[in-house]
Amino acid sequence: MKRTKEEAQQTKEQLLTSAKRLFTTKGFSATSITDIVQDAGLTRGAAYWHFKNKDEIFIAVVEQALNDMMEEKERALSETSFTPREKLQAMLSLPLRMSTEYALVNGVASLLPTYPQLSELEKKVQDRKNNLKESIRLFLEEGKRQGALSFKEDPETTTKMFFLLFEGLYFHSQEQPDISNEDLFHFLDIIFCFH
Amino acid sequence: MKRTKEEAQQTKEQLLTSAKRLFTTKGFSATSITDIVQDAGLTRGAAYWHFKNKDEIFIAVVEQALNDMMEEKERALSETSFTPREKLQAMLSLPLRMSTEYALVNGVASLLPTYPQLSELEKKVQDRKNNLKESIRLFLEEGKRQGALSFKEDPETTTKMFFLLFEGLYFHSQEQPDISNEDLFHFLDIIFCFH
Amino acid sequence: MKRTKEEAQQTKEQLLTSAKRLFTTKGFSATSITDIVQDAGLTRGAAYWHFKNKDEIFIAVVEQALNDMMEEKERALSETSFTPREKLQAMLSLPLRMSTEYALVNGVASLLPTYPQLSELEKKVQDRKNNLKESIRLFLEEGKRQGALSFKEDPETTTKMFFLLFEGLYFHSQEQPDISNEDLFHFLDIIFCFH
Amino acid sequence: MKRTKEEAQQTKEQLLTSAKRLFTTKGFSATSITDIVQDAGLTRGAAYWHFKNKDEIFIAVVEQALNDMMEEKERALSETSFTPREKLQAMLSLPLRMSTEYALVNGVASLLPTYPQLSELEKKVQDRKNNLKESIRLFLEEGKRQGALSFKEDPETTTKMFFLLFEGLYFHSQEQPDISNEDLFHFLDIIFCFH
DNA sequence: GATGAATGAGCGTTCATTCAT
DNA sequence: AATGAATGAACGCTCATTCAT
Repeated sequence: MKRTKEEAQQTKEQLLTSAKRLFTTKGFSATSITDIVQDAGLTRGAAYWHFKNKDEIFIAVVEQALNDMMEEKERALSETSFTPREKLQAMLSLPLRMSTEYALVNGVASLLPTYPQLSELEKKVQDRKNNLKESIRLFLEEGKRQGALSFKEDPETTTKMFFLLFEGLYFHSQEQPDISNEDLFHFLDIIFCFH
Repeated sequence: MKRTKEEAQQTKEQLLTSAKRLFTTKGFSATSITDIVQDAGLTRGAAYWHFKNKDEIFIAVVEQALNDMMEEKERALSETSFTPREKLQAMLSLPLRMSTEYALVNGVASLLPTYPQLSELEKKVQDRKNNLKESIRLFLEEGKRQGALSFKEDPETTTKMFFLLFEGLYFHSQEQPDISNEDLFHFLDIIFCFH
Repeated sequence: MKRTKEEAQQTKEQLLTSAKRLFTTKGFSATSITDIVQDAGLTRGAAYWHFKNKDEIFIAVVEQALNDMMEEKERALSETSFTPREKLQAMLSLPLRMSTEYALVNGVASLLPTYPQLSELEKKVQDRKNNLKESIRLFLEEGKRQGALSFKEDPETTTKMFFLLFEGLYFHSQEQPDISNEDLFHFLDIIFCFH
Repeated sequence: MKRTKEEAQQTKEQLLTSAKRLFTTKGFSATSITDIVQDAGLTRGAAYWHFKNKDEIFIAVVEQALNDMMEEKERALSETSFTPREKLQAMLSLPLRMSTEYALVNGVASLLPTYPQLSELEKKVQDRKNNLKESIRLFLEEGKRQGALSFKEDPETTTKMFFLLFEGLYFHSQEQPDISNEDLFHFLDIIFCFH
């Protein structure tokens, strides 16, 4: 039995780690509480001490992934030493660097509408997607205004294009994608003109 | 009770229709046989008369979707009255026109490795993806050799880019995507030069 | 489809043959109608044409076995060319010669009381056992009166002993028993004195 | 709800008691988990907490019966105050004293080969039978060498005869057998000569 | 005389959840 | 803070049975 606060925190994190891996690879309803606690070397009771129910575990896992993804995006866009081109490159490589998180969120996003009790989570996932899109749009407009980059279409449309590419990369998140970083960056250069 | 052969066939198709919708919206393991037969207005026994088990229902549903997707692709590429530009446009609009099928196959593809009994189906999904990629590559090479279209990168790389766009479109297949056909086709024109 | 009477009769016998083997080796409730008809190369419908339900198939199979056992016993006891010793020997070798029938009846007899719908069959099995015992008793008394055989105990007790041996042989009916006919007959000679 | 360890142990034993009775009277496949837990006044979940599956319940029940039978045999043969005649008598009365256990093991033994997953249990039943036979043979040889008993046939054959009688008694284990101890013991005296 | 389609009850099992300890 | 025992609902599946054809 774990008694101190740190040990309890550690238990909780073990649960989240196992839950994240299993939810990612097997999906929500194919992953049982027993699967999770066995993977973490704990008992069902421990899970119910730290979380109200299975939904809460899932929500915690997905929210953590969403936050991690958000943070990484912010870091890429606010890195002052980066040129605009490098910033876009950093964005495009996000799904590759955080493949687990992207796999989890995407694998689950399309099924969320069928779980009414997870509707709040669904909204958060949507928010994050919109936030990502908005960040890109702002970045592009700012870049254009400052004369740092140009593109053939208006910012709105180009944002969508970039986002489309972005989502295409999601699919490879489970396995190593069949595309190199160089290829991707070349592609960026076709769409955008960096000055 | 349905007794004649046609009625039996109709029963089977009702099952497949309900199964397709439920597997698409809820996923494999969250969809129960009871869900399917209730949706179809039948009994569990009927499902087990027409299919060996749940796996077989799922396999039948996915294979049908794969075949429909394949057929549509072939039709787009072999339409003789189309220019190369129109052929690529027809390809890009596939995920939008067949959103249900794409949603089903993609929603499920990433979880397939965890169901050993569905490994054959997994292989078929992979085959179909490779077949799609190969079709595009051949089309591009042929187009280049005949001088009908050109592109800045080599065919191999351009194929991957096009495929990436394609996969990006998958994600929107559940809901209406936030992108218009015109936008998409403009994008095509940026990547390729049609003569 | 079988049309003539003989073909129908043949179908019925195929069902009984398969049913007998399966009920013997797997028991009543572990044998399904499907098992039987598949073994016989027929369909469930055929079984329900010839028999009202599963119970009736079982009853038919057991009654046939009971009749065959009874007949063989009568033949052994009424064979005029046999000496009393040979008659007892023929009796003792019955379970060995009709191992299938004995296995079926014994394997099932002990469980019959728990199937209320088979109570009539249970009575028949009991009757047959009592009939066997009574036949032996009569035979022994007759033999004693005619001075053809004698034994150390009274006929009643000796009958029971003989019957006990007899039942002991039942157990081997599935596999070849670990005892030779010579051994058995020696044993008979110890219990009885033949003149 | 039972919570303490002793209460849990009690629950398990209630399950085993009910299972033993039902498996004995109805057989393996005609006894459902629901039958067992209802008889024990519990729920299906409780059964699955204490046992992995139905097979494991059955195995536990039969192994317990086998052990009890073995113990009783050892006790009869190792009782130093018994004369050889009394030891054989004690052996012969085993199936009568432990009728439930014998009914269970015998009722089930003949069907075991058809349950592949119970092959280990089958082996144990066979081992126990062989062990019983071997114990008797050793006992007879020792008795003969020490001059405490003699018999008309060689030890091997006499062992088989005794065992045959023994198995004959099995059949009566469900109902009170139609034979008295005195009759049996007389019979023993006919086969063996005690000094 | 026999088939094929369908039903519905029940089975073995899993699983989210509860709660006394 | 965590465990162990138990519940009850639901799941995938089998099976005896029915019945139109």
